[in-house]
Amino acid sequence: MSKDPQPIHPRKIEIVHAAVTCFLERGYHQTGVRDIAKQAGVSLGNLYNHFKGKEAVLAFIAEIEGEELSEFIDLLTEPDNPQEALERFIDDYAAYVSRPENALLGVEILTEALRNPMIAEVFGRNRSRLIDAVASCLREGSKSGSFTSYDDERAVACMILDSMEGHGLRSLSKNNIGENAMRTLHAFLLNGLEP
Amino acid sequence: MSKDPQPIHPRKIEIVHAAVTCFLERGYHQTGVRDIAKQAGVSLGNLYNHFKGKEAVLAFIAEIEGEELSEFIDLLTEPDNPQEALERFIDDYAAYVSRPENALLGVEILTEALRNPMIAEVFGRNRSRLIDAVASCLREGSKSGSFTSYDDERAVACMILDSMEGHGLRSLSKNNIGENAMRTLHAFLLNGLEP
Amino acid sequence: MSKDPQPIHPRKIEIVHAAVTCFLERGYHQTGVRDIAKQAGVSLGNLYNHFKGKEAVLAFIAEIEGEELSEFIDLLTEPDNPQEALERFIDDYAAYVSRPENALLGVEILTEALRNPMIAEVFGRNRSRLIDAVASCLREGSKSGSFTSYDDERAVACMILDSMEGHGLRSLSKNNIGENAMRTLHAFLLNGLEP
Amino acid sequence: MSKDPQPIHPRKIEIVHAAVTCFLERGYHQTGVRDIAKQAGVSLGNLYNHFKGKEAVLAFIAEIEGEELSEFIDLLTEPDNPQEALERFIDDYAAYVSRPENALLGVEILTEALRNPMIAEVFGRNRSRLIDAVASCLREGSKSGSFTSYDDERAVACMILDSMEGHGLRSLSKNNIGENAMRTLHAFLLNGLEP
DNA sequence: TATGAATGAGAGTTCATTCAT
DNA sequence: TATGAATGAACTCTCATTCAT
Repeated sequence: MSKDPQPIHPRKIEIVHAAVTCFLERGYHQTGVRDIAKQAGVSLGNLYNHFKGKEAVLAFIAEIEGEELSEFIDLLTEPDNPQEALERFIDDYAAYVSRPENALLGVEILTEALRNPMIAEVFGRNRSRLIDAVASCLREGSKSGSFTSYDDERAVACMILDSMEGHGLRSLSKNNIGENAMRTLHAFLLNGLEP
Repeated sequence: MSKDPQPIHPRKIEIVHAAVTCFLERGYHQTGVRDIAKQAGVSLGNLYNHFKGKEAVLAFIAEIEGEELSEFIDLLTEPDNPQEALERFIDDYAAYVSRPENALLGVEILTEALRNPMIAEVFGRNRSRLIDAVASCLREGSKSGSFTSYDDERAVACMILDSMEGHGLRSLSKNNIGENAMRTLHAFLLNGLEP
Repeated sequence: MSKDPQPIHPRKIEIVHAAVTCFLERGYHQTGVRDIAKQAGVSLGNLYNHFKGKEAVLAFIAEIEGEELSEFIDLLTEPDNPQEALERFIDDYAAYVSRPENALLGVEILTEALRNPMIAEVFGRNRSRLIDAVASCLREGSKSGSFTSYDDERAVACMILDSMEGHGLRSLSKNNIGENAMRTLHAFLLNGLEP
Repeated sequence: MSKDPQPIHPRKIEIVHAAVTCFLERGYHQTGVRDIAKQAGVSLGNLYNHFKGKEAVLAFIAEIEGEELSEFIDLLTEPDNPQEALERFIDDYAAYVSRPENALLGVEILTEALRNPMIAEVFGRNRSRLIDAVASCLREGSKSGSFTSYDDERAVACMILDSMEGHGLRSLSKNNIGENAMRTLHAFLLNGLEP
């Protein structure tokens, strides 16, 4: 429930930053622990003083990513105007997942979560929080008549997230989609929610 | 346009099957070339007689996956009834991506394509074909008045694919979504396309 | 004593040429049997129909190199004028070992002969023939008063050969020696032999 | 000019010794990195903590061989009596190259230098130093009237080195040359230099 | 003769992690 | 906390050679 009560050693943060840099550049599996240590300017042995192992570093990153979701979740929770809140969320989250580091790290964590329980645990927790927040906003909106009512709001929430994250991922490759793709996406989603 | 004129050596197919099995079980990077050879019942050296290397195996798998898309593309191309075609596609493609092997392999190939040019080339080609087919179907539908018209049909197409594939991926994890999630998805998409 | 009575299969010659090309380019150990077969445009299996193995190819090359020495040996054997013959030999052999293919192959065979008995046998036999020829010429020359007499003509012969071959080897690298180095060498050798 | 300021890890030296032993026994290409590690009593992974790779080990050996040349170079540099210095050098260097380990390693390094730039660099540097020293001694000697003057002292220097090293190489094989060959060589060289 | 699939040992190198200092 | 030497299994890939066709 409570966040880390004890302050985080600055070295640990440096290591995480280095790891993020490496994972973005080469990917999780292609990155060696040595690479991270070198990038962080830390000895190999000392890295293991701060993290139990390589996957603990990724788990920590996933944890941090989870914290970054809080602002989105706040936006969606108990909104005065669900439609306005959702539109704002779509714009903000689109901007978030369009930053390459977020898109890349996100897919890296997702794929690792598919087989690595330690990562799956953190990833699943974060994911649930976000889906719940969007779903609850949809429910609020449908109650107040702003949105069509759907049986399974979580499914719709997932779809919204998937499509935005998919967009973010696509913006990484050269076969880029038109600039106003996001606008179209936004319009489509609202259109689908219109009562 | 033309497929490989020379027949594919049966051993090559066995190796691919073995590789798929391994990649599904452990993931691409966690699978060793030895694992594939052993699974295929083939000597390590002989594997290299059939494939230039590990990534060539994955590229070949991606190629095969691409061929499997053809039936979907046929479905969407020059349809008599665009709406019917799209609905049919949504159902069929949903079933396709809900099979774990397709969902898992798909994300494996996608993530590898992010950094591996050889994989990116095959993956990008396949992806484009599918997006184009969906987008062209949307365009036909909007011309005939079945669908709302969108500026950027490819963006909508991507969204449709992303949301279905995201669903397929989610169905892998235990935190499963409700069974009728797919139905909700279907409804939402059609709702968004309704003129 | 007798040369190959049976004619050599033309394919065998092609393989040898290919092998020479490869050995020059990459060196004996860095060249694979596959490389040779590919270079020769011959199947891997068929190469083994013509040669017992990789080292048999090198041995055959060494044999051929040995045959090329015959003209030099003829030059030196029972000469009318030993001094003239030796000078002619020095010029001709200098030209021979200055051709990169001869210099490179020579050192390749020499080093392999250090540890490979099969190669050592061929190489040693060739070497002896040449040393003997030069030594006998020196002996003739000293008898007729053209040359100083040395206790050990074979040692002098070796020295003459070594210095010329060393020169050939050096001409391979960029740190090239002056163009008239060979002339200096020639002068020095004759000076050392002058009675 | 300055040697490694940081001390060399003793393990590194052990590895080099082991590598020398292996290279002498089997040759550079026939020796595996595992062989070196085993011979050194070091784990395979740890060898790579001390050397970037196999060729780095050979380069290091070449470097050490280069350092051993310093005493010869000192002998030849600014000598009070060039002739005496050269004669002393010929004797000492003959003894040096007649030790099997020096002869074998020398030719191993030479042949590797033919195609491996990393080795070529070290080898070429060492070689130049020695040639320059001999050539400068010859030049001094010719100025003081002890030696005949030659246009290209470096060419003569090369010849002297080649013939001695060739002698060393030959002393490895069973087809041994007479014991007093070296004496003959010495006499010949001085004879050729006599004014 | 000719083919190229098949073999499996072995190549050089990197891996995540531990441990003595 | 901090270091980097040490480990040995695992990595991808190549090797010379054989064999069924």
